[in-house]
Amino acid sequence: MKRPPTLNDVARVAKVSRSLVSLVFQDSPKVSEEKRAAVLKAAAKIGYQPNESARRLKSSVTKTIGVVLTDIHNPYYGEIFYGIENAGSESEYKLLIGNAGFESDDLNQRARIMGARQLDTVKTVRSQMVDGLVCSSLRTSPEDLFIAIGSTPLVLIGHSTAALAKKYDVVITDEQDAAKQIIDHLVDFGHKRITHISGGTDVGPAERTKRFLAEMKRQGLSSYAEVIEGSWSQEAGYNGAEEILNQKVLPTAIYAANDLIATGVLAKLRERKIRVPEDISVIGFDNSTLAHLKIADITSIKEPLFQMGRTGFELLIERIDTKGKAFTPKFLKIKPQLVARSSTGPRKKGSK
Amino acid sequence: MKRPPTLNDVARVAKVSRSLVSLVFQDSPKVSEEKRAAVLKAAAKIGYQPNESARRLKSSVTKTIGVVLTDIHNPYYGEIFYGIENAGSESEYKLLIGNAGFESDDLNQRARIMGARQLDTVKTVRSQMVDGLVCSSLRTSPEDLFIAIGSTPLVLIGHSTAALAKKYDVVITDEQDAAKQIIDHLVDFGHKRITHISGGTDVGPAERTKRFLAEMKRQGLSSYAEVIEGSWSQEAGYNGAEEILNQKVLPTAIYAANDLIATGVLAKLRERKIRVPEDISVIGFDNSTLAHLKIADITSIKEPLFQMGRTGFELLIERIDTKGKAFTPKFLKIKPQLVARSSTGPRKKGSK
DNA sequence: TGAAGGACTTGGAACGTTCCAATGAAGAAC
DNA sequence: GTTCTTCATTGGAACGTTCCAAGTCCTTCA
Repeated sequence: MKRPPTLNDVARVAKVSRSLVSLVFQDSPKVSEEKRAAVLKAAAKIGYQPNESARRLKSSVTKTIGVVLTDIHNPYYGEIFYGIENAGSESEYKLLIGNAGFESDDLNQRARIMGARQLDTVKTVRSQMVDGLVCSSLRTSPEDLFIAIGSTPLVLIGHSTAALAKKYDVVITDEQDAAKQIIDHLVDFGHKRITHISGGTDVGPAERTKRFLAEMKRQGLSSYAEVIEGSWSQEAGYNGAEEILNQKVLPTAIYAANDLIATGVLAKLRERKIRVPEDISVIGFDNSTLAHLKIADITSIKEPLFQMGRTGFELLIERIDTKGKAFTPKFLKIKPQLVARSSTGPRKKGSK
Repeated sequence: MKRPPTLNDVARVAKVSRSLVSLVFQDSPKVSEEKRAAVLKAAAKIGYQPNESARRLKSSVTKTIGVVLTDIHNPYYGEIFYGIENAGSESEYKLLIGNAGFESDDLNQRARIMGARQLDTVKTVRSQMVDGLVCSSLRTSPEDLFIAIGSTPLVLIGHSTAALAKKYDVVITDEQDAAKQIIDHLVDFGHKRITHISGGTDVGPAERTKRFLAEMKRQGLSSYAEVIEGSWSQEAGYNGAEEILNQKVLPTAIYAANDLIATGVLAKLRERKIRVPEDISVIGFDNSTLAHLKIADITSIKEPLFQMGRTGFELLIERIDTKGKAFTPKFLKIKPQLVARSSTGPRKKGSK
């Protein structure tokens, strides 16, 4: 029932002034060892905890970074957060997490609702007096964001639009390089006829498909490239593979837009007794837990999510330290990494 | 560069008093429609956002619940949080998330370091003036926690000790019921000789092993029960299965302490061309994404994590509403659910 | 002996809210 | 016409910090 102890209570117990106690908790060097010890002892005795709200209110600098995540539930954002937290724990900054909600499988709903919820979350987090914000995969309209964010420094991770990239720093995966690594890997194994099962028509997956086609073209393999539209599900892989197997001329490699789709492909191929990688090579994307499994063991692309989180955090600190000065927003593409496993191998002899 | 607008700024623009603006933002019924509209218009015009820190500082009730998670990165806690958020979004409460860090694979480290980090996180979150706390899988010492938590209401989810359960409400999975469902499921299929590959000797997995043995005893199958010590990894399953296959008399069913271990078991069985479930049935625990995969399709136990999150939140609200009154802490066990898939089936004819 | 300086320490004024008590105006009751 | 009641509105005092300017006490040095 009784309210938590305050600086004044500690001061009274330690028989010093409130200001001195404050200095102790700020690790100020101008406090004598003797008094410092007395204060800490008194604080421990009555169980004092600094009131963060009061501290925030008073200081214009709060040494706190707000992190707005789209969906904590999703390991993708979890990994980005891991990177942010990793960089954060090495700095003097604390992190305040805001979760915008949970992504629906319905893509339309996702785009519409998430935008509004993300904006809400951004406002909420900012109202806690943070020094800056890191946001992942924002889908809000730029105008709304500009108003909500005011002059608080902001870094965007994993998704962006031209309008946003003009005002804020952006860190994203280098999708072109990912496509290049995938096609190079397959071409090195002698593959030419490659079919891509996409993740759908939303911005993200469409970009991935586009890069696949661009890269095939660069390799002079346009006529061998094929795309089957899917979604982020194992069913898409299962059904896509079915469709592929009903064709007259089979591809020698299947590039699934993510690992989950790839497991669906594997399930269908196994069902039809088609060997992987002897008959058909399969490649995924994300390098998720699924790709690691001994029963799947899928060659995959590791998005540099951890690195993106770290980089985003560092960029933000830089922006905070130089706040007020003019700057040109950075647009950083981080290169992913191909992890080769047993689902890819040399093209089958005799195939076209 | 200019500081964000405050209540005073809005008041000046709307030509009313600061107090009135405050009332408008508290949705007070005693403000005339006319003034309310004027205030909202002025606020929108200058882009006013309430300062949450100041609000927290002043009011003793903050309508905010702190959530301390052990590892956001981990889907297990993610699902619990999903439940908390789901209940939270239906209430008037906001959520403040604190992440204690990331679980190490090294179990010793996990236990030692996590306790300290969790305690830190609890302190941090509490210092933000929350009305109550929900914590998952706390491993701190009870004494430390008592001091850190003061009189703030607290609910524990997923893990607890006797000392904690005496003072705080606890919500956990009903492990005994889980074991019962697993053994019943296998016994219904005619199995008797069942080997359990454990998750190690830590409190959680040890409990699971204990329940397995207790349940086998209840069914009068003690002499058929066997335990192989493992860890939370697919290697444990892979190696455990190897060990099993080298025995003279094979079990007809393997109960892996979680799905990841089960996938390791599947990998080894496939390698040895042993059919699942025709030759040996395999059952997992967690009902994770892995169990869902078509290439794994493991019968598994779905922990009621979502429900536990919801229940925890509701319990906490109850505790907050009746704060100050004496109460007997509740200890709720939520029943899990067995999800049958193709990895379990009738005992092989002719086997013992 | 006294002034100057350094090392600590202190009181008071914010920070942006909420909430209480007080204000004034307008209508109701006498 | 006076007093009472009701209601929207207001000013002022917190809430627990930080930070500045000002203080105290010692030591040092002329």
